[in-house]
Amino acid sequence: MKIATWNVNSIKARLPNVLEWLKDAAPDIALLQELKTVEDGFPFMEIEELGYNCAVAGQKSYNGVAVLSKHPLDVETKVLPGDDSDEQARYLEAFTNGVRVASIYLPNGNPAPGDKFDYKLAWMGRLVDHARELLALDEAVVLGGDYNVCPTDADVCDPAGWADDALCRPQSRARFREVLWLGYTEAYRILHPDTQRAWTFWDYQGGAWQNDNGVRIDHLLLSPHAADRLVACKIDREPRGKPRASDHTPIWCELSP
DNA sequence: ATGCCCGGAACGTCCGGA
Repeated sequence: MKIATWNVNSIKARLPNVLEWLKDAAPDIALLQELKTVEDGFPFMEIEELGYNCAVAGQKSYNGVAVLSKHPLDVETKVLPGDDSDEQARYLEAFTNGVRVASIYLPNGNPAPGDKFDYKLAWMGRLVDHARELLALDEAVVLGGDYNVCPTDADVCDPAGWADDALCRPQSRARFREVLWLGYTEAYRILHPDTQRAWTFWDYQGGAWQNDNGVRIDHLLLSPHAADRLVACKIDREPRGKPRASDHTPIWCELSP
């Protein structure tokens, strides 16, 4: 079973790229972020024609996440618990093919310090609490998405230049590690501990893609039952090099049956 | 150099992204 995550940076602008990728990569489950549309604007028909069931948490202009699955799909929740006043569409949790999955679009948090950074850290605190509750279910869980966190300096092209960025701040990294310490495994690093320059995001600006100046911020976090089944994890650079590309590229993991 | 590039909303440029 192949589970992929991709921040598409607008599902409408990216639809041809997404359809091509779904055909080529053929993930069983795809977690999408930054749809930038309400649910009514989501291209259900085109994606369902490729054999996917779709669950969407939308929002006008910003955020928005989805779970696609070739298997029957049950939505568990479209909000991250812990703050009833939070109206940003950044979390969708579903159950499909025996796995609980969440599509996560964690707040960017810049500029830091500031209100947005406070919101990021609070959101991460809620994620830690919820991730802990999910472990108690004793299920295979995959929490995947755009975490907007570079876990270590090995995940940044220019650690000194990014040191004060919300993606690299010690508080962001500490809360990311809190999830790991609960018992989750980060799929890419556990299989590729020494691989360098394994980016998932390259800025549109400054020739970042051409110069391979990126960061690794899209992650798949696995509960113990899921981690026991992990056989592969790969960053697929191909979509980033295509015309009208998202600034992120997909990453996927393979779980044994 | 919070700009360089994008997408959305909207029709002016500004906001948000990371």
